[in-house]
Amino acid sequence: MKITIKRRDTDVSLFHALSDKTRLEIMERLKDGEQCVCDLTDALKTGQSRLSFHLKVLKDAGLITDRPEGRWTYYSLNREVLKELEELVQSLQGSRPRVGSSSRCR
Amino acid sequence: MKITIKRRDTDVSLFHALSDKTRLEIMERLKDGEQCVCDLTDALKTGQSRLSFHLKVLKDAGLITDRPEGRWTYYSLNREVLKELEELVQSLQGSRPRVGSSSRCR
DNA sequence: TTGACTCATCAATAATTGTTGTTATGATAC
DNA sequence: GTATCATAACAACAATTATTGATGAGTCAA
Repeated sequence: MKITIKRRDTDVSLFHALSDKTRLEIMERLKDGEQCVCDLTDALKTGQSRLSFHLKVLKDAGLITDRPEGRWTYYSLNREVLKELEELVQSLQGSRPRVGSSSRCR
Repeated sequence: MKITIKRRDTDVSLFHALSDKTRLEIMERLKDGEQCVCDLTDALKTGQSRLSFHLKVLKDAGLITDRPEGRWTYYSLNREVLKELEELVQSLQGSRPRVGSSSRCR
């Protein structure tokens, strides 16, 4: 029971993290490989503070990981979590449509 | 260009529709087959108006479809859109990780 | 060591958006 | 008329986001 509820919270946070144009764009840019914050700041033409906020949302959801190196911090996709998300979406499709099994109202 | 932007709006609306506990629960319940609003109202213990609101969000995103029949309206999953969503998540994983190809900052 | 640079974080304010509850109305079907 | 449901309007509230600016930790090079 509790696990189900917990899992749903995680699910919500995953979907929520991706329900933003800026964050989706970050994800798109990370598809080609890791990027440092400065790259993203340039590309997205946004303030450092704002970008940092969105990166944190994605990171908290587990969708990306950071790798500090020297002065810079490199971000990259967390493909494991993306895989989990893919499975989650698959599970939403249901295994057996069960056509016509709907409860009839009367 | 425009297509890309448009597509991203759709993506955002898909993720947004699923970034809510109530709506995720609706999706879960529809996995087993279509349900009418009255069933969902009972199951989710919520007001009719509020449920209708969430159903609309899901429907506008294309994730579910409605089938009015007589007095009742039956909702069911739109597996095509869920398939699209699955592909979208797949595309977020990127095709080629390109390890080490990150732009070096200096 | 000093200064510049990168970045996370926080603060505060404002604006926007999302959620909930309630009530009401209207369309449609029985 | 009654039941189902969509929709709208409204208020209250919560959450999110933008913006700007400040701070501080860590890094690097001169």
